[in-house]
Amino acid sequence: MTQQAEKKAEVRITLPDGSVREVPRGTTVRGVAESIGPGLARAALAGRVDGEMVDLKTPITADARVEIVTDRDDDALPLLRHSAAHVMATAVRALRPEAHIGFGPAIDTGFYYDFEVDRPFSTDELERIEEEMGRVVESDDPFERREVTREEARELFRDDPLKLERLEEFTEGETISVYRNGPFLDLCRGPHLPTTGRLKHFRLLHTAGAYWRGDESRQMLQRIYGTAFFSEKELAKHLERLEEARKRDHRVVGPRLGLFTIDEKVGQGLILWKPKGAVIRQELQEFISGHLTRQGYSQVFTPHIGKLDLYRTSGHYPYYADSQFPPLIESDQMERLADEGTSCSELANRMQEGEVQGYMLKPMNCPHHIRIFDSDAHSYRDLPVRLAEFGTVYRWEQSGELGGMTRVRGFTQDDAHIFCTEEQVADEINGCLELVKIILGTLGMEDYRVRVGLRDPDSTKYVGEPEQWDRAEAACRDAADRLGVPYSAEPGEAAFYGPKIDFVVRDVIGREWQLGTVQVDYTLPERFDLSYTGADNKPHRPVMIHRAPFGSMERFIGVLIEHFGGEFPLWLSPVQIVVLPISDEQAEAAREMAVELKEAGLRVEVDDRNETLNYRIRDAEKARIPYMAVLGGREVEAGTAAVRTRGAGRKQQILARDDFSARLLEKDRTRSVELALGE
RNA sequence: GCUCACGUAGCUCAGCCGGUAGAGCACUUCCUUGGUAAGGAAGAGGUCACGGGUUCGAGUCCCGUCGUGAGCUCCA
Repeated sequence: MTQQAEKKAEVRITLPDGSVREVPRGTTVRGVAESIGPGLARAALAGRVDGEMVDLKTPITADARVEIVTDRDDDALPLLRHSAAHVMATAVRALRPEAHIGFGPAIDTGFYYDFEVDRPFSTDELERIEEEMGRVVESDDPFERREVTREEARELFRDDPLKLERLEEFTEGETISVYRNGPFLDLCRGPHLPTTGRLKHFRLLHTAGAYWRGDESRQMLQRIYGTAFFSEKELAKHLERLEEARKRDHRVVGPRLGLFTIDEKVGQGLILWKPKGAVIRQELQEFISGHLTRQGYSQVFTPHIGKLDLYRTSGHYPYYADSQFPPLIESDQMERLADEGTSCSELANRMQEGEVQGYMLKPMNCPHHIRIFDSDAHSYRDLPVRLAEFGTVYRWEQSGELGGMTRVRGFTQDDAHIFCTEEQVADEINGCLELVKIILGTLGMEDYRVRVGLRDPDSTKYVGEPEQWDRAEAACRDAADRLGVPYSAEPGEAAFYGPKIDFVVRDVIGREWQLGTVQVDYTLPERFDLSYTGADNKPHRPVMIHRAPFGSMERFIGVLIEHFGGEFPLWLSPVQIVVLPISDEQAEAAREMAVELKEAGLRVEVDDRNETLNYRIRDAEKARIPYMAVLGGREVEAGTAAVRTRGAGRKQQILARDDFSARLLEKDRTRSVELALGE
C-alpha cells in the first residue's frame, strides 16, 4: 500500500463553521455527529451532505460539506412530518390491513397520507389511528433505507397497485429506494428520522377525499391530514392559531357584522351586500376611482349581457362554455326550436355552430370595452385609451369550488382595459403596479407576493411576435422589480395571448388567493381587428392590457375582512361613531351631536336604548364601531364628549365636540388605519 | 363535479337505544335612569333544510334533493 492509497481511506469533510476534519471513508453522518460531541449526536435527526438531505446512517464516501440536521434546522420540520406520515400509514395498516397506500408527503402545515380503502375513515377512527400511532412511536423502530431494483420493488409492492403505478414512472437508472419501519414498507425517497420514537407531538386533524394524483377521472382516495411539531408547545400554538383563524374567517365575521349574506333562495355563490357591507364597498370604490382619475383612466358603464356572437369573436364562447352560465335564448327562437323538436344536445351543437342566436351573461368585461374603443376612430395621439369599470361578471364555478366571498359566481371586478402602442406597454404596466402599491399600502397589507407569468420557451402555443414578447416580459419583470415585494418569475405561466403579473395574498387559514392581475394581450385586438392611425398615416394594431389589480370587490373585501379581523379603520367602518347618552336626560343632546357629526360627513348612530351604559358599550365593541362618544350630564354641560376608542378599554378622552369631529374628519380624509386620537 | 361530515328558534348549540321539541344570547313589553364590555322580570318565537320511505309512532333509522364545510399531487 502506498501512502497515497492509505490517504484515500480518509475523506475530508467540511463542517458549517468552516472547520475540516478527516474521517475514515464510509463514516456515517451519525458517526460525524458523534465525533463532534455526544449532545449533537443525541440531537441529530439527519444530515446534509453537499446540501442534500440524507439519513443519519448514510455513509460519507467522498470529500464533502457535511451538516448535522437537528430540530433547530429549517429542514427538520418537513423531515419530521414526512416520517409522521409513515407512522400514520403504519397505524392505518395495523387497523385496516386491506388499505392500499397512495402518497404521503409533508406539506406546509403538516402532512397527509392517501389510502385506498373500501369504506372511508370516520372521525372516531381518527382517534383510534392516533392511539395506534402512539404504539408505533413507542416501539421506536428504526427507519431503514434500502435501494432496490425495479424488479425487487415490483415484488415488494405487488399488493399495492398505486405504488406499482408510480414504480413504472421511474426512468432507467433512477435510484429506487424503499423505507421500512417495523411492519411498514413504503416506496420513498426519504430521508427519515432515525427511529419512529423521535415523533412525539402530533395530531390528526381531518379526513377528506382526494383523487388519485389529483385527477378527477381517477379513483377517489381517502386522505388523512395531520400535523406534527418538535414540541408540545409548538403543536398547541399551531392548534390555537387554527382556532384564531376560524374566528377571523370572513364567512363568520362578515355575516355577524351584517356586511353580507348568501341566501340559498337567491343562489349559491351569489353575494347579497347588506347596507353595512355596501358602505365598505362604496368607500373602497371611491378610493380606487380617485386614483384611476389621477392616472388618466376614463370610467365607463356596460350592461351585464352581450350577444353570443360577441363572445364567439372574443373566443370566450364556446371555448370557456364550461365555466359560464348557459346562454339566454330569445323566446321566438326557443319556440321554433321546440316546434322542430330539437333535443338539448342538438341545441348545444347548433349554438356552438352559431346557428342559434342568444345572449350571454358576461364572463368578462373586455368585449364590451373593446366595442367602446372601436366606436371611435383613434389616432396614435389618443393613446393610451384607458377604460375602467367596476364591471360585474358571471362565471359558473363548480359547486365544490364555491366558498364565502372568495370564490363566487357573480362578482364585480375593478376592471380596466388599456389600449396602447407597443412602446407604451412598459409605462402602462408600471402604472398598474403603482396603483396596487398605493392601495395595498394604505390598507396596511404588506403580506402579498407577485407572480410573473412568462412564456414557456419550448412551446409554440403563443400568439404575437417573439420580439414583442421579449419586450413585454422585460416590462413585467422590471415593473415587478420596482414594486419591491417578493416575486417569482414563472416560465410557462403566461397566458397564450401575453405575459402577466398576478398578485397573491394569503387568507387567515393560510390559503393563497389570487387577487388582481395585469395581463398583456396581443390576440384580442387581432380578433376584433382593432386599429389606430399612426404618425405614418397608416393603420396599426394596438396592444391591450387587461388589469384588475384587486381582482373582485367580493374577494378583495373578503380578504380585507380577515386582514382587519372585522376591525376596519375609520374610513371603511360602516358606522364610525356611536353616541351614547348615559340616561334619558342626555338623549336630546346626543341626537343633536349625531346631527352635527352627520353634517360633517361622518357615519354616526345614537344608541339611546333603555339599557345600561355597560350593555351598550359592549354592543358597540362587538359591532367593532371605532368610536363611542359618551354623553353624561358633565359633558352636555361643557359641550364635550367622553370618547372611548374601540379596543382601548376604559381609557377615555374628554374632547370638545368640534375638536372630536375635526380629528375624525382628518383621519377619515387621510384614510388612516390608526384609531388613536392623540393628545 | 367527486368523497366525507354537517343542516334543530334570528345566532350559538343540547336533545341518549325512535315515544309528537329545550337552553343561553338576540327580540317584544314592563320595572329600572345608569359613568365605560351583559341591571331585573315577564312574553313571543320552531311544518326539527326539503321530498319520499320504514314503523303503531321519525328531529332521531333508510333513500333522494337542496344548502354549508373540509379536501381533491407544495410529485414515491
